[in-house]
Amino acid sequence: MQKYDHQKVEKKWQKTWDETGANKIDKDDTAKPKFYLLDMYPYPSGDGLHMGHTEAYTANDIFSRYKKATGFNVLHPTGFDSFGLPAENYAVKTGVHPKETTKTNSENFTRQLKSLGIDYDYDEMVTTSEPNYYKWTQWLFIQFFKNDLVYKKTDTVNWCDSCKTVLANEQVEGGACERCKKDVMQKPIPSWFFKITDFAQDLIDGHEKIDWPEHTRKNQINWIGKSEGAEIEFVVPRVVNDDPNEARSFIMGEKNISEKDINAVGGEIVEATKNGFLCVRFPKSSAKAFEELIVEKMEPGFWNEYLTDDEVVFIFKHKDSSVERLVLSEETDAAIVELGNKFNDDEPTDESAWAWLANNSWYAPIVPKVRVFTTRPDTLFGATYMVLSPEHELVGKLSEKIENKADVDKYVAAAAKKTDLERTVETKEKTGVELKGVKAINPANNEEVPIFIADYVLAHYGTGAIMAVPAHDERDWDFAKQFGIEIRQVIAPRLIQTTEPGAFREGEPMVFRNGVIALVKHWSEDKYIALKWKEVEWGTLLTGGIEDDETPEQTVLKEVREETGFMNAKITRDMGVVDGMFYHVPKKENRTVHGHMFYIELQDDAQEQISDEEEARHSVEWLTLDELKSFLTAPTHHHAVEVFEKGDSPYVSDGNLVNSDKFNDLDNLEAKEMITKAVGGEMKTTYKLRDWSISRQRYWGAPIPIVYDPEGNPHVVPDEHLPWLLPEDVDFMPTGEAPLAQSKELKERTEKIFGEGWTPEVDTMDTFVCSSWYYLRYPDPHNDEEFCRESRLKHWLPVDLYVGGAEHTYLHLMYARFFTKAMQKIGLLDFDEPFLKMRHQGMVLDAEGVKMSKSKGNIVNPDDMVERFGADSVRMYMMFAAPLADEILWNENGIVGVVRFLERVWRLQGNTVDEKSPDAERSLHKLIRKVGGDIEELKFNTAIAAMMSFVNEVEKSSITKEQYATFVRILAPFAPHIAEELWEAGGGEGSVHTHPWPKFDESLAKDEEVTIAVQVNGKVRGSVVVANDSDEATVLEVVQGEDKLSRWLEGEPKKVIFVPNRLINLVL
RNA sequence: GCCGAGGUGGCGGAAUUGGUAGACGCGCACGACUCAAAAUCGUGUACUGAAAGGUGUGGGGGUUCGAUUCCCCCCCUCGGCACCA
Repeated sequence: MQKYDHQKVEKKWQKTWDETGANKIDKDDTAKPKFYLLDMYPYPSGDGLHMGHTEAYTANDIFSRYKKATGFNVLHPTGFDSFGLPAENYAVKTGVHPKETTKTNSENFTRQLKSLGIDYDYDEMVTTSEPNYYKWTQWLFIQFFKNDLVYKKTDTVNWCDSCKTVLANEQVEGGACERCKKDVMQKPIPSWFFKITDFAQDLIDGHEKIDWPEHTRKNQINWIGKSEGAEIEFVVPRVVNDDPNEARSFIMGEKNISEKDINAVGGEIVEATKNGFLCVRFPKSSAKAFEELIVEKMEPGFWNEYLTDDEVVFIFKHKDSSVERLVLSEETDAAIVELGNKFNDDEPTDESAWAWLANNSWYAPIVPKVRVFTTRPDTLFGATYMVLSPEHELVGKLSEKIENKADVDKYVAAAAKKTDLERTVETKEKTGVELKGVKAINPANNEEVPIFIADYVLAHYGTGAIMAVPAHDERDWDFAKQFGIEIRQVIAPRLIQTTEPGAFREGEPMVFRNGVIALVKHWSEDKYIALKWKEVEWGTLLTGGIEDDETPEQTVLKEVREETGFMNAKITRDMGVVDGMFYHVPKKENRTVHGHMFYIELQDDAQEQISDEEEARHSVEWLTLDELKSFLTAPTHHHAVEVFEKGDSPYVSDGNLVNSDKFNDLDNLEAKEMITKAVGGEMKTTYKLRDWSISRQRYWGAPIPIVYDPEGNPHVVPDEHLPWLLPEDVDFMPTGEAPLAQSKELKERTEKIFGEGWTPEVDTMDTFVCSSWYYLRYPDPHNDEEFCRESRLKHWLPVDLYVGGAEHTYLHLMYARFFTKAMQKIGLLDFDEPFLKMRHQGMVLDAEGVKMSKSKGNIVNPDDMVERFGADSVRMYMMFAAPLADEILWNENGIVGVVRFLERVWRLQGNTVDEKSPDAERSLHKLIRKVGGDIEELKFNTAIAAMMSFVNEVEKSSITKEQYATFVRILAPFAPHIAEELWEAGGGEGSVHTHPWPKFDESLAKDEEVTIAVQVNGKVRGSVVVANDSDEATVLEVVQGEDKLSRWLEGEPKKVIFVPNRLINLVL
């Protein structure tokens, strides 16, 4: 017998497989069940295949070979994701055209893949940079265009100045470019977008019907970032101009109505502008007088009544002012329509009323408003300011009114220049500028609140504007502290006492009270007043009920004096309100107390005698904070101590509403919708996901099939001109301008086809567009008529199993799902999830667990490994070292284990016997079962361990030639070359890879005897060997007859637990 | 901070409806073969203890006849996201 020479064996069979077309697939063979197994196709880089590819492709190769052996027609294809920056950058450096680089590298990859024995049909590969592929990428773009799924807009987009191109949101990692790791800037650039946000909900919901790793699923859902809340409008009354009199006279001068007149009926001018607005506010009580004034002094005009509880706001608009219909609250809108229709001869509809107002009236209503998005409409009463993102359109529109325009402009400019990294990651310190001279009206309480711009508010999320509630939001809190803005608590934590005495009693009468809770500090020591109650086992802080005519401050000072006699107390800190629900034992009733918490410092020891009544209720003790914690009974009192220790901080959880007018005492969750409705807002769902910008100002990508007419309107390139070829007369040097703009050929081509003055789109598509649909091309990669013929599409798709790295969670995997959903919507597909089952392979790290990289010089080259150890050994070690999803530490000391194993398998062929041993036969059947089951679950490591055990065993006993041949068939998916060689040497027919997976016989796989663990009181004390499937009585008898166990078995067992073929547990 | 995955010998890892923890491999030790070495083969290898035994799956509690596995609290590591209102 020859020594095993992996190089010779592997070369021999790779050549044979190539020549015989061993991996050819008949895609129209529908007799067998189909299985579509997908690898993430590689980018053909100059570095060649890396170990991560090797692992994933090997895993799928094993799976593919196994599936074929069990009767499936398996589509297991590959190709090249060949458009992209590295080839272009290489071209910039060397002048070698990316086409050339791609060709060379692809050939190298193909050679490497073959050297690993991967079973692709190499004639059916897909290369995205070839016109016959990108023709269909362009065609799909056009279908999206025609179906309103793509649009162009100029927007601030992520710009990588190093790569000289736009990046999608998903291509930015922590504010840096995903490719080159340089900081990303925000820049306004015209760009084409795919409407991926239309599918945000579908992309979340779709996860319910696919089998994907949990973390990938969660990460995608988190990235989409759904949040439910409300949009609420804040009125921004325009304020008086620089020269208020001029403005006022403009509107009122000829109308014989003066500010004096207005003032006479108790009104005041809120706003009057040069461009035709007048806003007057007056108390409701004088509404009649005001109306008379208008009727008397003014010609017929129209106005908007902006109603609040106690006042009316009239807003007029001059007839010469251009007016737009504004989005108003339902009631206001209805009021205007009613008004409009009084003078409108047309059929009275909303639209006609508005139209009439706009066209005919001297005065029409208008109310400038800002919409904010919030998830906490329940806290609206606590909104003490609002913030616009620096990019918010209102900043420009208000600019005339802004008094500190220079500061504001400066801040806006600085924010625009900052990279995302600077704006977010580097510092969380809040910056901002108030828009002086303008105010917004909080619609809940009609209070004026200041407006700020600050870059902690993002232009792209929600409406780009927020209402800020510092008491209940950490960011707003920080900002308010910094700018000295009022922090108003509107949610009180709701604490229910559950411990006796005083545990809240369901069903007992409930009484509401306002009270104070005071933490009172000793005048010189670090101790605090604690009250020990005499009538009931209570330990409390100083408390008391607030009388109707008192403020909490008055109450608390009064209580200190009454209950303790201390005369000089000073309120040092107002710690807000907490709601406590408990049972008041002495009063025999449930109470909900709004406890206003104070921290009080005694100034000295001056003390007077307290009343006998107080004396009888409780005694006063001085405790440290720590002692208080075990002393206090009520959760609200613990809370007070906690708040004191923690210092000032926002309360962001749920509770009861306070300081919220008629909504007080409501559960905040219930109040969300009520408050939203009350102020005319609407419940709204928002997503973090943004539309996908696909324009790239680079050369090596699929040209966007768009041309512009002389007026600059975009038109799609008609199908007959596809593929819309990438021009070749282009200098690669990146300038920030698209390289295609230099192409004479492209320009001429466009004018020739479409006419003079027509110009081509010069941006290319993001390469992720190409990879978003490549799996749809594999069933029919050479088709020039369709992206894939329908019969094959229907037969093969969707993909049954997809294996690849986890790094594409937000990019490729999300985009591909979007493409599938979009194509289904258009009617090109009849399914909406491309990858039914998805698994990741782990990373391959060096022996020390460090990520491989060129700069560290620790890259392991698959070619070297294959040459030294053989493809079969490399494959097996990758699969054996760790579970597929885990990291592999590439340790050359470890690979010798599988090398030895294969050598032992090799030697075993010469040591077969003629007589079949029943033990070996049983082991073989168990092995068939085990390995098949493990492959189905992608547990290759344990499958290999089982094969090793089997070989260990039969080396000691014996194996027949026939059994050996069966074993070779089991080994074949893992080590295809050596298996083929051994199969041939054993006289096997044809290729081992064409033979079906061996069948196992359950009865032959069954052990005759089993070892049963013997436990006494749950501890293992020994084991016995009994016949398979013995019953409890039999096993018990054997156990009791076992000398070694007798020392543990004194007395009759009280209980026996018996698990057939597993264990027996005797409880004594 | 949030989301996710983990924590088992010297190392990679195995063990799931809760049922003998450490399969398989690496390494290591000893032995066989050899003049010697390599290769190969054999035996052993969680800790502790002379032994009987005891302890042991990040730490602490709980459920159970029995917990690596289920429940509660905490610690640590890795991956991802992060001013998302």
